[in-house]
Amino acid sequence: MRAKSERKLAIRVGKKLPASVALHEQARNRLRTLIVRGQLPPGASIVETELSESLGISRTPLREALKLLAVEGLVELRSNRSSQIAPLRALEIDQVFEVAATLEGMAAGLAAERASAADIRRLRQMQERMELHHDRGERDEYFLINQEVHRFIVACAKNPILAATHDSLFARAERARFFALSSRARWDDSVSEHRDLLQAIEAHDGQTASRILAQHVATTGRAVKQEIERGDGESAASGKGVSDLASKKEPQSA
Amino acid sequence: MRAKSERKLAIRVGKKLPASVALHEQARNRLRTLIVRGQLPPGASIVETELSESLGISRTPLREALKLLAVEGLVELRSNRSSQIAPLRALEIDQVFEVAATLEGMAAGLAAERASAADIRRLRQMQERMELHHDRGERDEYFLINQEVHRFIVACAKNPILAATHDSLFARAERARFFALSSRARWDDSVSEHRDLLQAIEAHDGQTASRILAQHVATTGRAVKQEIERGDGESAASGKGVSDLASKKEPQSA
DNA sequence: CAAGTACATATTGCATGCAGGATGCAATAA
DNA sequence: TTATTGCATCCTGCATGCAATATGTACTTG
Repeated sequence: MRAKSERKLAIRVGKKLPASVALHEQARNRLRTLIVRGQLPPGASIVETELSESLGISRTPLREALKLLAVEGLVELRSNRSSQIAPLRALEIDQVFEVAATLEGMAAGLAAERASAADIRRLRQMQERMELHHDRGERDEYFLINQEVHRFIVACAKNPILAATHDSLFARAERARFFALSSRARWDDSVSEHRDLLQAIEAHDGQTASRILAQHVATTGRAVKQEIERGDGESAASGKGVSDLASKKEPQSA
Repeated sequence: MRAKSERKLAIRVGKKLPASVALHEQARNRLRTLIVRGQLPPGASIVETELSESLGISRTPLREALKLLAVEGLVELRSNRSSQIAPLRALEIDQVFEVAATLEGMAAGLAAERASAADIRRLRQMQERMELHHDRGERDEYFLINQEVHRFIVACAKNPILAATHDSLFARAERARFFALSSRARWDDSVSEHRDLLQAIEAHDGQTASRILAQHVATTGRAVKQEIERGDGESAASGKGVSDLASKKEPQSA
């Protein structure tokens, strides 16, 4: 009984108690990262037995994860055939950013109305960090915080359903951005747009905030699309299997 | 061998070759309908073994379907516990319609720009049918065509990703609408709003179309929310199982 | 020589079995 | 009587095995 109470204590002390995340959930998150970062390349075919083995799980939870990733548009299922990592199609990217621009525009508008003082403080901090990394030319760090900022603005709209909807699109958008190395000029503009956005939110000017962010995302989308269209043939690793990744899976940190 | 070629022939002759839709897909669609129409009541707990039996399939495809329905917000999964039909929460309904209003507003704006002449003809036909059913007081028929219209306008925006995003929300919105019997006054207004919308789209006036539809959806949302809040305790069949449905499942038409 | 066909293989889709975790109840102690 | 502990049951999560389907290849036939 001592052991039991100790366990309880540990639970209450523990941060949030991960309580052993389900395998299909782990697989989903892991695959999402791999796909977004291009380690599972667009167009690669997915053989369930291979992939499940390399992930160290059975096909059942993997299949559940794949179905969910298909909803996010990162995987394409073909009934009775191998599914594949979703190819990067310029047209689709266009469409994703078109919707994302609207959703983020909406979010910015609501955020300007609903963000708490603490929210705005945090946004300001993030903006400062972004500018810092921009000045130092640290692209990767900038990229990460930038992502956080977009997500956080959506969170400030205080509409979980909007957040969920946005999230689902965001992965696809991020993947596209990952494949498109944007120009320095676009980067500079981007930072400045974020500055204007923050100002509008601080002023609780929903209309302006909405317009700025929608524009910002649309512009980013156009830049990304152009980059993708340029190197389309190159990155479209059609037919390529997924097995090369498998070897990399062994030294897992978990 | 004769048998084989005969089978092939049958397939090629068939309309679109359903080619035996996957069970998890069938289950998903069937459950969605049942949930939206309230035959699987909000809050009802889902026991996989029971439900799979009553659907005549095994737990594996059912689980896949449930995970997908959870993404649509129609089912809530609780790890290691029975999942349940998502309860109808007034707050969530509010949020759903808030997002749907924005998305449909966007769609209407794009539709005004991108709809073909044939699209507009079809819209006009649908509008006429809606008005007919409205005049005759045929609620169910009106309800159905109304759904079609909303979907079709979104389709006219020619952005499949927008359509998919909208679809995912739409099921939830429809479920809420199903539980809320709106007033005659709201119905009248609704028809008139649709008329204005059609006019704006015919005039290729995106801004106006967008504004009208966003407003329309938002207003509908408010009406629905009020209705739900009124009868909240009543329809919230908490804890109720799902087995009562099971008996109804036997005489399936397939 | 071309085209269609039958077979072999590879891969998905589904069913089933088993183990782990959660819940509810009963029994015991305060 | 009430709170706590231990137990039994239920249900989920995962692994595995089997059947069905699609693809690729060799072969036959006109």
